[in-house]
Amino acid sequence: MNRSDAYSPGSRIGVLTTEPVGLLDYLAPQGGVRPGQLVIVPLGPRQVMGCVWNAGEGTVDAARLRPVIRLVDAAPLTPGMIEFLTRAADYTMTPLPVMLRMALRAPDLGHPPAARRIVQRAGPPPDRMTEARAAVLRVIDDHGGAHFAPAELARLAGVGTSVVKGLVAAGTLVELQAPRDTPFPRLDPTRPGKPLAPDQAAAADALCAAIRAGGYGTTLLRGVTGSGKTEVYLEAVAETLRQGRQALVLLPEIALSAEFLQRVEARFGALPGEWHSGITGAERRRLWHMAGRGAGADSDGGVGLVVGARSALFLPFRDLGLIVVDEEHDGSYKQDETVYYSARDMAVLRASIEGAQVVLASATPSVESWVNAAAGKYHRLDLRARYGEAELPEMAAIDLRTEDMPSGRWISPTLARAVDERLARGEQSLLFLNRRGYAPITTCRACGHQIGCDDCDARMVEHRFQKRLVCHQCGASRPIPAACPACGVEGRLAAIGPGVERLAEEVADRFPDARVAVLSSDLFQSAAALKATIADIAGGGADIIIGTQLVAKGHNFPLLTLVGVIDADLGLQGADLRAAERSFQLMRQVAGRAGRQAGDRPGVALLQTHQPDHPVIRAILSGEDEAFWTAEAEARRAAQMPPFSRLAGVILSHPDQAVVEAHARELARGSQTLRDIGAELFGPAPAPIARIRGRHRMRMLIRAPRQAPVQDAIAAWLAAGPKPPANLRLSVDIDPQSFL
DNA sequence: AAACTGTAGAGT
DNA sequence: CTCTACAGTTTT
Repeated sequence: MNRSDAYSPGSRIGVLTTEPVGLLDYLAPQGGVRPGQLVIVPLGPRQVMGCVWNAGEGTVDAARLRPVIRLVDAAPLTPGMIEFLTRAADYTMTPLPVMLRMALRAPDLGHPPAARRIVQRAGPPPDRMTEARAAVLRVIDDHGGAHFAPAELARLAGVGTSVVKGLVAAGTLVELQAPRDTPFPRLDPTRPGKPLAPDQAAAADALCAAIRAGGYGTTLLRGVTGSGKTEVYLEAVAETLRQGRQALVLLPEIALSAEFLQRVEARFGALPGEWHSGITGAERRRLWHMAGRGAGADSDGGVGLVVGARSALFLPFRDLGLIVVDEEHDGSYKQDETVYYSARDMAVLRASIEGAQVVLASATPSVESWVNAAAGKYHRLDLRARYGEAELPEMAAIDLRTEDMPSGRWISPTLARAVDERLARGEQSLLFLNRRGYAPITTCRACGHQIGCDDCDARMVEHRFQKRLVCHQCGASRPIPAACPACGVEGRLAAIGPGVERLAEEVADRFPDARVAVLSSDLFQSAAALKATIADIAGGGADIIIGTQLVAKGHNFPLLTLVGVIDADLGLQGADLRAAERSFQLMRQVAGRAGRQAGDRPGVALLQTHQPDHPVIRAILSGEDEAFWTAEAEARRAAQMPPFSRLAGVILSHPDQAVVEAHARELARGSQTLRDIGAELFGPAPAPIARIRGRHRMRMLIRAPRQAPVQDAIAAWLAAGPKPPANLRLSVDIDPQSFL
């Protein structure tokens, strides 16, 4: 950006604030200001942060404009970042100020860091050398010429601070203001990577060539578990760093970043920047600032590689050249927070603006990405051979209809025998059950009542470790009652169905000598505790691992040779069109945990099921993935469902059921703008969970042709609709993950 | 979002 | 007349 783009002092500028009011006009400060600069502006009696956006609307009388208070000490948002925020806001129908707020969420952004004073060696030894002065210089030499806080240096040398001051006055040392937010260590992209198998090398070459060529492109990097996807995209990261650009790797499950960070350090000799909810405020702030400084090819470098959760997409990178979305199919990439967005889609959007490459890495891609690759919109690279000597597990179904299963027991005799064999050989077994807690249903044997959440339309799940009933919808919990809340009869409450905690009980009973570990997200206080446990298990600290889907996501357990899926039917039923896809992905990923190690004995995955002939179960067992995706894509096309059409979900909620229903019906009546673009409106109907936290929820679904301007039509439809009653909340979810 | 303004009703 | 609760308005 050149000087002529700057707004001169006192001129009118439009500032996008993070407040709902959004764009407001101010006067440019002394010294002028450039677009993208973050500023503090007055808003009524308050001071708020904003970003210099444009030359101002001009509707407010110039005499009323107030000047910008001061500039924020941070790199201005790049034109690319501004375009990204604007288009992401449009696409997701999120107010622009909310989008900006998301991009600026780093602690203490508005306040300049309390700069540290430091001293370092600057000139020749002083004319008058004393014992104390020599001691100070010796400390600096002993630390390889590092810089110190003056007080720290004096303490280490065993002298008073006046000695340090004297050396500064003599010109031997110089006192500097050191920023608190320091650059990340440079990753060395010239170090050799691991040797690559031929198909890995070919894939890495293709990605590196695309990065060297510059410009946007998306590649679906498909490879079965253990095929070495990570090594391949680390080569792409290396090429990006060699080009002097920044790289971002998104991981769905932050607990698995520990292993990944180690691999980065082994490959590049230093750790990358880390961005997720478990990062401390100071580190967050530092990474946010360094992202804006670039990859560090020049002297004042920032950060070259960031590893993070999906929100890292909104970091203010100065020159982003590569975005890797690992496990691209993962549902957590479209998590319902305040803003609904798909990290995969936003990665593609951001890359297309920045002229960057996207790598979508998965063993089991989403149907959307598979179709995009088949249509030639994405490049596709396949890794077929497994890396090293590891082999795919043998897979088989256990037909529960023919097994002897006493009530209250979930491990079939066949599976139990397989576990016994592993115990005898000193190998690990994993029992997979995608249900947290002890039992999903608590019912009264006297009256048949099932205990539900007071505020939600959901059952309370017993968590016996915590001795509480927990609502998995809103998180509410209460002690397990002795008497039935409906009929008051005591001692007749019974747990129905299994959760991982109950499975652990059965395992303790059936395999009394085995060491058992339960991996469930609610049993860990912190990501660090989970990491520690996983490391312990990987090192052989348990014989039997019981886990929820937490274990499906890429953790390596080298001693694991058996995976038992307790209920392969879970998730197959239900009207959700994505059920088959999700179930297939989960089973595939879990099965892949077995047999990753080099060795002569292949791992085994056993799926307990009541319907061994179900198409999804058969697809998993046969290993014919392409046939599965082809069939799924065809089914979607036949049903005119995404990606062959576009969906948008509208959820309305209100404490009073009659109010939501009335408003939803009113809205539905005026849906002509939707029909004008060829869209259909379904509903309103009670939302899948009709009541959450005491709010009644109604849902409508809009299905539109693929190219139709859905967002505009929805905006027009809502604007023309009746005035929303007080306390009504309305949210629009473009491309919802679950479209029940 | 947060601070401010106006109004109705309750209490003196 | 004062105090308070709350709805509605303004913020550049």
